[in-house]
Amino acid sequence: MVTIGEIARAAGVSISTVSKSLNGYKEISDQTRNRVKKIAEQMGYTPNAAAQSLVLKRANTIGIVYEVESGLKNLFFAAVLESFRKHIQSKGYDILLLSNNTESKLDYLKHSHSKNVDAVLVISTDESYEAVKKLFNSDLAVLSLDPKEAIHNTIYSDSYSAIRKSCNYLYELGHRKIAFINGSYQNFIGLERLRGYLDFMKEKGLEPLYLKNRSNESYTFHEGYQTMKALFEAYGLPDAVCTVSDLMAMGAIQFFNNHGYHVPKDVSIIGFDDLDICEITTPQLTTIRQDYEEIGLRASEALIEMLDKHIRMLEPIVIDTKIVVRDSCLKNTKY
Amino acid sequence: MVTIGEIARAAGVSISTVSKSLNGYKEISDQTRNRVKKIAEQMGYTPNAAAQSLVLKRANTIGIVYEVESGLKNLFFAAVLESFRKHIQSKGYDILLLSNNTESKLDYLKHSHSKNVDAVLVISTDESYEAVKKLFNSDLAVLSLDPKEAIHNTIYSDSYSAIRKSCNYLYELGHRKIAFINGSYQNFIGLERLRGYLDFMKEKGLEPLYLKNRSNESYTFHEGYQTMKALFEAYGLPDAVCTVSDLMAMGAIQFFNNHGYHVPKDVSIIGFDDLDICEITTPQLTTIRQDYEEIGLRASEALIEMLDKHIRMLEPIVIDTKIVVRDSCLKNTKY
DNA sequence: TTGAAAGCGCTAACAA
DNA sequence: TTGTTAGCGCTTTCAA
Repeated sequence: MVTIGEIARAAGVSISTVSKSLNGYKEISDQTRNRVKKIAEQMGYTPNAAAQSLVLKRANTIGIVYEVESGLKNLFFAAVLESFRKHIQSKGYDILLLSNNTESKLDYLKHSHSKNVDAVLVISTDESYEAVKKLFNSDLAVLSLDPKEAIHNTIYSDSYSAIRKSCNYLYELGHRKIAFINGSYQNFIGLERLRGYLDFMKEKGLEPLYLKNRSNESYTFHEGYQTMKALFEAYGLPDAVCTVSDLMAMGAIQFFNNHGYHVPKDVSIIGFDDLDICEITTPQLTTIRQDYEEIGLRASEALIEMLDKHIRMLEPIVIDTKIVVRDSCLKNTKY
Repeated sequence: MVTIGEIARAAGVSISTVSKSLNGYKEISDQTRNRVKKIAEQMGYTPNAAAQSLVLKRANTIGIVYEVESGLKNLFFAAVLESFRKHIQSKGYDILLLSNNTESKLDYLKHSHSKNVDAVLVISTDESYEAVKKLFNSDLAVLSLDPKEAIHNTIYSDSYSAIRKSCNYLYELGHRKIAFINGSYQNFIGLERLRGYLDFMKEKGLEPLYLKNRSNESYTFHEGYQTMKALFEAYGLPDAVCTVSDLMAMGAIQFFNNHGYHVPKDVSIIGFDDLDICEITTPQLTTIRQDYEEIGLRASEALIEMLDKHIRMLEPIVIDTKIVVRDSCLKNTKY
């Protein structure tokens, strides 16, 4: 590793002149600056991030926190994170994975401070919500993707309208017995989705078919299967099922397959997320698309804005969704 | 952020005594060390990683490099990375995502040096293989998951035997017309899988049904679909299809669905990877399981060993696979 | 326009 | 057993 000291010697100038040249200070003459820059280039100089970080008190690094069990294997998070990474890195920031399942080390704030992390993207929170709260109450720039409450510094898809869109699509296909596979009753997004469903059903004068007492926390295939089973036992065969995740929708489809019903002929099912795998199942899944690319982009912009403008409070950022029609919903011909 | 200087003042000792106490030097008396530790604890001390990194010339950080288009969305990488992260973090290392699509910044080595990264896990390499080669030729501890050549410092599933296992399973079910959906002809793993197939078919005196001139680089659903199409056009309906990825297997299934054939009744298909989604498709996919957990664990152990023992050269680490039987293969009743 | 020097927080060699 | 101090590579204030 070549240092600015060696460049200084090679160029016959002082260390501070090199530093200023490299950092584009205008007080250095063009001639000197260009010469220094060229020499640095030739010598293959790369700044020592630790040294910079030590004096500047920032590391141009964004921390990522997630606590969902599946971790990186969660397709929704992976999609958002991939977009976020692309955009934030193009602005010169690196990404540090902060999550740790290690016993005592659940203190994200300490970890972030220790590593001089500038900002943190909280992808999902579970048990240790306290540790995340400490992040929010700190001096760090923080943004959360999956808030437990509708607080500031959050970014998410407009779930309420999304579910209404979803239900309305089924409604317009002629379905009336529309069951709902719910998500979490413990966090904001999950409750928003429920609210969307209940409001829609009420407005149309339809009876809501859902499970009041079953909160689903992981949005998995298995949860979808079990919830569909319970719904079926409670209400019989619906015309259509509105769900809060693609995997849950696929679980529901599996349930119907196993019980002699055909999707979409006997029952229509709509997902939520638009994961890549929607196209590889049979039937291909009609679903609500979350705009991962946009979420990642806006998250990166928001964090950078907070950093640049030294603000720490941000209104919630709400991203629009759209319906993606594939093969899992059909016109109702029963009535 | 409290510093060791403040602790020193609070404890009435010198800075170096604090440093040595905190780092467990035995030359400090138990009494002093414990007192210092307790005070540090009370004051909420966390070491400044940048300062440590600057003097120690390492950052307890492992860099991750990947260049595959899908990035984190690649289910295989996500699974390995999640396991790797878990294990490496339990040893006190952090993970820094080094990949960048930014124009000039493809120099992983410089980036690693700049960030004082101790070791690098190369998850996949594409175009910029040169940049990766520079990593291998550097002083860093490097391990690659998806080597282009069978070189040192690599870790991968035993693909040759895996495919033989796979073919043999189909063979023992009575299938003889066994087609092969190949992967890359440009890298080691892909060629190993082909070799496994060809050797097996030769030993059994069967005609290999595969595409000599079609190298598949991305192992996607779409590639699987297209390859199956070409195979079908070249050889007609096979008894069974051996594939090199679950997604390709699903692409093949889709192809058969679209052309009026039923999997597994008309044709058996076996995947490779054992992604989570194998269980959510219909039929559930019989496949070869790559032991992600083990790969991540062994990768972390290998890297740490290289760091601790100051070695940089490691024999290839080969991980065993096993077959996971689900519903996509059936006994052949044709003959 | 350039340079000298202090200092960021820490480790470790050396001195006491 | 503890303390003093140099120095890691860099930025930035202040002086020249």
